[in-house]
Amino acid sequence: MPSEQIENYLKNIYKIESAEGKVSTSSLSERLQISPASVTEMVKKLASEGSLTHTPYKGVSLTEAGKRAALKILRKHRLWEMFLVEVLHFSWDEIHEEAEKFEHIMSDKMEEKIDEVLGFPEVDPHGDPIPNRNGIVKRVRWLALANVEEGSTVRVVRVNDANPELLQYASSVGLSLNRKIMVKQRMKFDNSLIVRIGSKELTISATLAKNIFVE
Amino acid sequence: MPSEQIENYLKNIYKIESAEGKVSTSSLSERLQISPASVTEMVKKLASEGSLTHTPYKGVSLTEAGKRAALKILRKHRLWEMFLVEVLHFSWDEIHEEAEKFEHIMSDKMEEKIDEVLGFPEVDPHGDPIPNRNGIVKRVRWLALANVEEGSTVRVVRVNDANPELLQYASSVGLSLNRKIMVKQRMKFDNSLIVRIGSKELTISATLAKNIFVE
DNA sequence: TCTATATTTTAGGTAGACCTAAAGATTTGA
DNA sequence: TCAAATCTTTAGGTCTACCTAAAATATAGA
Repeated sequence: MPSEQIENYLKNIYKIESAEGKVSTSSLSERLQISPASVTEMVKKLASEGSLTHTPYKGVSLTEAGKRAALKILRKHRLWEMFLVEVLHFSWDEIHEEAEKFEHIMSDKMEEKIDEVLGFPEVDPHGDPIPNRNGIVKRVRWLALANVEEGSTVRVVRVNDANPELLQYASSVGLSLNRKIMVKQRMKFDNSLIVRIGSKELTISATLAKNIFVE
Repeated sequence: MPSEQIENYLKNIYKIESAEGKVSTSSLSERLQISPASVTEMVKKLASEGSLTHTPYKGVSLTEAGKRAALKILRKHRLWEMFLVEVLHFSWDEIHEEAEKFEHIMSDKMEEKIDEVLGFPEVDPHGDPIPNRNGIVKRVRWLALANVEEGSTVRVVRVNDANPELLQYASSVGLSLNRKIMVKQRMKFDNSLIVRIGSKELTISATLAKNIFVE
């Protein structure tokens, strides 16, 4: 039975691996806010348990078993986020932190019950895909709003959930899932965008635009 | 911020205090399945933190602060049990264990949300009272079915949740909350009872009858 | 009352996950 | 290409909550 911390390591290794390909001690240390020395130690332990392979000074890579465990946690996290929004009426920006704790104590039975109550959702409230019970994730290639061409109309399919303030701001200006956005103009000097959402027109900073994904 | 284990100590001290008056090291050790030596150690720590008073070789007693913390956990536990039954459709005998874990990570905000979704319930699915947000518990004097007089008709108001098998059996013979029971006869030789529930007649062992409470 | 039994505490030790400081690799750029 | 900067690992320690064995205290019954 993996400890709560071990689950966090595996989940974050999976996320870094997906996003950046290579997982270094320092990137894990940074993300988990744990000293590099402690990360090295834990990584050795996880390697000895067969959850990952570790080449000293090079980095780590999840084994099949490690990946399966990581996806299990990710599934629980995202199902629980969905549940918090749909059933308990939490707002978009409050759910990540709650789910961080809950993902570790949710039994498989509860995972199934929640999945059922929610009608087997495929994405969480931020648009991130929910792995199915066999650990299969629908890999989607999102397009960052920052890279959309002037003049096109797109639909929001995901908002990066790393920052609650960003989420709060996004929803306050109407940038919620499935919203249609028309990109009017990109300002050359700072890459901010002028967009139309519904009947309103507003400016979106380059930073925000990098965290909004569309189709 | 009290650790998960500290919360368990406080909760169980509260329960033993309510049921037996005096809380000894051995009763706590027994209930928590932790060695007496470890319990002594933890008790000293809790005393130094002001959650309880401890007289060596005599026993412990919660302070106001300790009692408040214990009731908070009890409230979360029972609200969550109710939620598991009402919203996630868990059965009677499955919920205690799930709630044991959840009580510790439930935020105050979630406590409020759940209370609301459930319509501010006063008792949990086993009939135990849910402390209100100020830590007030409705003290009820239950009557054990074992002590009911022959010939009387009573209503089930609580079933002891300590044993999942007992709960499972109780619900299988129709002994759920608010059920009417007519006590026909008490057998002298083993104190078992012959009762009528609805249209069925059955025998209830003395042990079971001690764990069913009626009005 | 006083000894045997039971309960509680003290002493000394373990395991997990963390830390800082220092040493050992690797990478980078002048 | 090689020294400086950066990244990673090793060494040695801490803290929490647990354990067993042994010592201290309390209680019960002859």
